[in-house]
Amino acid sequence: MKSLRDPKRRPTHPGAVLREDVLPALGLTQGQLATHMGVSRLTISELVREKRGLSAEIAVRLAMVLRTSPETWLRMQQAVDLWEAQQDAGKFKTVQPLAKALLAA
Amino acid sequence: MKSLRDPKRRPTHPGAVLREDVLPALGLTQGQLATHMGVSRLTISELVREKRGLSAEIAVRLAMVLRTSPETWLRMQQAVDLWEAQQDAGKFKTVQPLAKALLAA
DNA sequence: TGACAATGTAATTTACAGGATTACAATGTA
DNA sequence: TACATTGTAATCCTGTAAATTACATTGTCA
Repeated sequence: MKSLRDPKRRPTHPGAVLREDVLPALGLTQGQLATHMGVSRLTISELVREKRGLSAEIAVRLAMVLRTSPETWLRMQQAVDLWEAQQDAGKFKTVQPLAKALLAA
Repeated sequence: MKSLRDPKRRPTHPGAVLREDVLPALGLTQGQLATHMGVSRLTISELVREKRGLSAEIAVRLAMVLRTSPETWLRMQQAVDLWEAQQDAGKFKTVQPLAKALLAA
């Protein structure tokens, strides 16, 4: 079975947390949250459907509304971004790791 | 005086670390690093001059070359992004924090 | 001094992403 | 049935990463 920490597992998208935890717990609709945050309903909809990433600006607005830290949201997004980039690591054939001798210096 | 942890202080840009620490310590030119990473010299130049952010892909490539963790680089960039977004927080007049009563639930 | 390497810088192009707005379909519920 | 919510598509605007090319600047070294 796959652990939640399995490195092969795609990290949880912050939109999933909004969809499955935050909105239900607060009894808010996407539109209501959007209004509070001062963004369009589409922005929340696409976020919740994981069609886009969670930007730094959205992290700050979310944090203001929910009285949480923006770092929490950004960290989740960073994990996704990093995972995505590492999936493409196959394309990085051109990358030449430096000799250990150099790095030791 | 300003502490390095002063919240008003702009976080260190990852390009500054490349410029002031990594490149000198390894005795590498921007062009050499670019070649190892498989990116253009301009990409490194603008990064070092802090004219652009450090993307997730660059973080992975850097980590491969330097045998470090990509998280280190991404975390620095995230700090800058967050700081920038918070500087703009004045524009977020439209943001309505949720009532504590709601959040307590 | 002259040649070369490294770097800064500008211009251009391509590609992609976030965000707003508008409109319409689908769905669920009072 | 009427209404609210959400999904979805299309369009537009803006910003940014990255490549490429070209040229100017600077510093070092023979």
